[in-house]
Amino acid sequence: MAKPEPNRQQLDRAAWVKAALDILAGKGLDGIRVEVLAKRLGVTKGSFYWHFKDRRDLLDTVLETWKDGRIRDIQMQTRAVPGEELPRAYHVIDIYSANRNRKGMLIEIAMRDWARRDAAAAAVVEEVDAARLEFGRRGFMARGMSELEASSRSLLLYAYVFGLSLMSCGKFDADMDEMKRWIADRIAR
Amino acid sequence: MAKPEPNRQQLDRAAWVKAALDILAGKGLDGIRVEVLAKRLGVTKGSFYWHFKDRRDLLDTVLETWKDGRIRDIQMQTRAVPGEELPRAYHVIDIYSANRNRKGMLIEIAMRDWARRDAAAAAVVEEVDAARLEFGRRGFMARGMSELEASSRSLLLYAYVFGLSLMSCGKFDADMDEMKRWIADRIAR
DNA sequence: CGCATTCCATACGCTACCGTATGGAAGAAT
DNA sequence: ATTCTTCCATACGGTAGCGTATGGAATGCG
Repeated sequence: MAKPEPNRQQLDRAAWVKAALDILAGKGLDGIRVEVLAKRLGVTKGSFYWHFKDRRDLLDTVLETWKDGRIRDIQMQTRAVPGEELPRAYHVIDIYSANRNRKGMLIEIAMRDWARRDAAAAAVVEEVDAARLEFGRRGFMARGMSELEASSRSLLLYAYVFGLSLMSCGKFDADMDEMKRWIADRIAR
Repeated sequence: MAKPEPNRQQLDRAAWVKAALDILAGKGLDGIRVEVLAKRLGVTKGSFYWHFKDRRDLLDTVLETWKDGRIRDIQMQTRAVPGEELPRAYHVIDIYSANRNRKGMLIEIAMRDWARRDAAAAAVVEEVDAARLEFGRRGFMARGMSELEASSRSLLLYAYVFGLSLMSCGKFDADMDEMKRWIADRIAR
């Protein structure tokens, strides 16, 4: 065959990307170092520079990988059971605002940090945000709201969810859960 | 005199801190490099290591400086004209959510990024956030709301404001201003 | 004037990276 | 079996940054 093991190379590139995303969540963009990733994967950078042209090549791949995943997530949610818009809004808030999906949230924040210094990252984040806002907007409009109200609630929802993750909400209040419930109602109800 | 020019050293330390905050806003924590700051200030790092023990010393000073400023801001607002709580809430939203105070917002975000990897930074951010949330809470309670509602609105306000700054809200919608107004009403009204 | 203190420059060693060059092992192809 | 391709190790030169050591200029003080 022309490509007897086409998975091999792809799989290794994916391994580098996965490791890069792990580091991105923990140490941020500046933590993604070629030799650090190599050590983590148990190889040397000789391997890296076979799979990737340079560090920028890896970063671009990370960007695309992340974008594809987020867009796919939205599309899956869009296709799934319409007609239950309200529970879905709560679900979105719940997924992101709690400690669930912690790593995903860390990547979200790191991506936005990245986007502030890199045009390619900014484009990706903007695309993902636009898709999410549109998804939320449709959900609220399906409940009969005006365009302005639906767009506004959608924006409020995502801004709140991301903002909450920025606050070291360790011991703000003992009634945190009640507050989150109140807020979720205020946004979605 | 025992201290003929006590301002001189203090002023220079402040200059390093100011430069560090500038860099923090633009390049993030990892951008604060001793030799980079030195070049920016037109001196060499020989100067730096006279004023500071090491890089960590500078970072701690940056942290304290920022914290003091933010706490002072809140105290000033607290002492100023009580009884106009609603306009004040709108003012907070307006100050932070627009492009005004852009540098301040960038520092806010960088601080939170910092706080995720550093215990000292986390403590500072938590203290500042707690003070702000308490300030907001008092404002809403002064309008007769329950503790839960006041705390929740305060949290929603700050989370929204910070979250919005995370989103590259360039061209989401032409009606962005209307949406922001709708949201401000939803939070504060 | 001599002297100490303040503030900064220069020079050094050290570490962590990036990217390249080159060789080598292990399997696939013929 | 030989050769070719795939994948990785080793070695190298180069840059950026940290922290230290040391000298030197300026200024205040006696």
